Amino acid sequence: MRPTVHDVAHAAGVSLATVDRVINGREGVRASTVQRVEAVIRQLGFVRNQAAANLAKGRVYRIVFIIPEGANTFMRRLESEAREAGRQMAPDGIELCVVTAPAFDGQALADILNGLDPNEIGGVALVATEAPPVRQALARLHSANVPVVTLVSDAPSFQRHRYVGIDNVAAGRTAASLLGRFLRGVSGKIALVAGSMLVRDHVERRMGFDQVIRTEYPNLEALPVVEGRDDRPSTRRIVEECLDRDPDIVGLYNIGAGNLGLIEALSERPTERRPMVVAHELSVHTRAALESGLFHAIINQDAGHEVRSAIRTLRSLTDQRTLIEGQEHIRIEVYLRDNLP
Amino acid sequence: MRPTVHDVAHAAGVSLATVDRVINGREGVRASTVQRVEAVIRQLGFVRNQAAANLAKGRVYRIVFIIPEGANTFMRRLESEAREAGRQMAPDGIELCVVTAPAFDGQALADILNGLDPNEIGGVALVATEAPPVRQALARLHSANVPVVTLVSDAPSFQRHRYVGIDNVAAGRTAASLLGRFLRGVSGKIALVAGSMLVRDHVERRMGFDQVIRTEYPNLEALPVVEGRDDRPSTRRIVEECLDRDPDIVGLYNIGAGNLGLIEALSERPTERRPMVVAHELSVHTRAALESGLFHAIINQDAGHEVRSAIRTLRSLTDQRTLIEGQEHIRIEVYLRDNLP
DNA sequence: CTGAAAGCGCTTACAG
DNA sequence: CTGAAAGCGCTTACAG
Repeated sequence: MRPTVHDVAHAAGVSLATVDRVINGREGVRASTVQRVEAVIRQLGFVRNQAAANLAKGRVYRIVFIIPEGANTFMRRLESEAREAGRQMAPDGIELCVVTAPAFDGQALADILNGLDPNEIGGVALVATEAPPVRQALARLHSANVPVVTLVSDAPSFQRHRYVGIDNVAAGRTAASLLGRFLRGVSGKIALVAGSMLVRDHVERRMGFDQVIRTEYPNLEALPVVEGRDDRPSTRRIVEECLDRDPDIVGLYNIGAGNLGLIEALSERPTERRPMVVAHELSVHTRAALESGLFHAIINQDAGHEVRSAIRTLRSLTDQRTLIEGQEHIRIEVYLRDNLP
Repeated sequence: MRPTVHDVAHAAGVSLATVDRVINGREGVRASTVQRVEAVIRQLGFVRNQAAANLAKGRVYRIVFIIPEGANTFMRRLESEAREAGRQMAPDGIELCVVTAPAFDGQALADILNGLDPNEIGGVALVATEAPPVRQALARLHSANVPVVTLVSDAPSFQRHRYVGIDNVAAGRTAASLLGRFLRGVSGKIALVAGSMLVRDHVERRMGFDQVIRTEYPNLEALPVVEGRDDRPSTRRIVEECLDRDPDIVGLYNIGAGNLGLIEALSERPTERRPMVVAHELSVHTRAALESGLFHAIINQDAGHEVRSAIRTLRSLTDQRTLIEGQEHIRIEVYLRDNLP
């Protein structure tokens, strides 16, 4: 059997309460006692039983997820994954509360954050909007010692404990390398479609993309970004305009959402006049586009993984549980038709 | 506060013991009582506190990992990830026991399996060797109700509860699509290097690779597999021979291990005479090869993920915990220089 | 600075 | 078929 606090207390000649104080690094124990207890812990190889600790603390760990509203497939996926994780985590005393906030609305997001009672919650995960009211709301939570992680889209200058998501510059570079390689020996232009160049992730992806195309693929020229506002009809329209205007387009990188509009625009063109396409996020639609040959690669981030990583990260900031770094790294996943999950 | 067994017992007018019997589906409760208790559980929204249950059961959940010995980088990675996970899981009452077995030695593996006492262990994860003694050993564990998962390399016809690893046919297809795309407009041959065609994963990858090259890339011809026994000097030698013999080689797919030998063989050739290379498994060496342009893509499976997935899967077979399927899917990861973790 | 005792929410013999 | 009581390994007021 594994040694328990009783064994440690007995061997060190102290009470349970003192062992508890030492284990949890609480104040009010003479230094010599601390050392004695710690020696015994090492000697016996004591490891705290987390189940018992949680039980005794009788704490339910409440985590709030705040996710943007709207038709964005990825955000809806994130939301359903959060609810699913909430169900799975319930037996472990973790209570997830998932709320949605108007997209791109800093004030609305800040209002939600300001409505949270720091004593009631153990952590917050949010898709950040980089706006001043959000900065202030996060500062308040920070000073109340509420752990916060940003999800998917970071706000590096705001107070948060960690960013859980992909490196978007690297994602853009990856898109460029794929298109560059797939267009070996071909000269022409590449169309770039984004939702809005006001959003950090889109800007960062664009940056990474340009870095690689400019320095490594002189045969290709990236056109200025056209913005489709991440919605279906406008994306469709701007892609059509773009392809009609410029017959030299041999590749297309969709930096943001709006894949449905893109698929519609591409479908109506004759096969031989379709560009090589790299887009983001796996969904039923992009998967079908990949399988039919309309898209050539998808760059994806795993929404379920992000949710679970956020939960583990937040919990580790309250429990003294250590994380396995490798488990928390969010991969830039590359999918071809052949390695679809 | 969440309802507890006490609340359920009170509301249903039964004792704690009866509630416990119903929750855990144990025998010996009148059907009408079961229904009454279940109704209350639903009504109150009772969810069992897993921490308390584990504590009361006082059970440490012992899992045995059996991993092949030898210099194979991936297997060593798997071993260290298992030990790391063991450390992280200890507070949750999971005790990992990691042992190594001579590689490709069915009898040795079977001996280890036969030495396990079914009453002492909660589950087994092993890299399977498809040999008759292993089949028998797994049958014995199966009839003793010990959950077993195969790791990395499956033995589909043996008794195991699940395979935790990638789909190797799909991995081979992915390699083919990458090389096919990267070699657009180029005609020539592709060298295939494996460890041994007696191992299931290598055979399956080869099969997937051929499927795609034959049907979609008439400009490319896959040469017969040469076997490098997954070691450095022989892989180096056969790659050198192969490239010297055939100046038409424009691509190379390393199906197995032995990447160090491959890197040596490639390094000594002039840049313009090097083929496009796709290989398996990320390591310090393959990462460097990718960064320097010697390799063009790496297909990887995440050893840490596999280990943790095996643990969750085994535990779910004992606890009645349900898995999130998406979390247990092992991805066929594609890395270019730009999306390295 | 230290300790005795109660309690967290389950499960487990044991008794009936 | 059902229940009363003890116990799992921690933590928490409270007393000293």
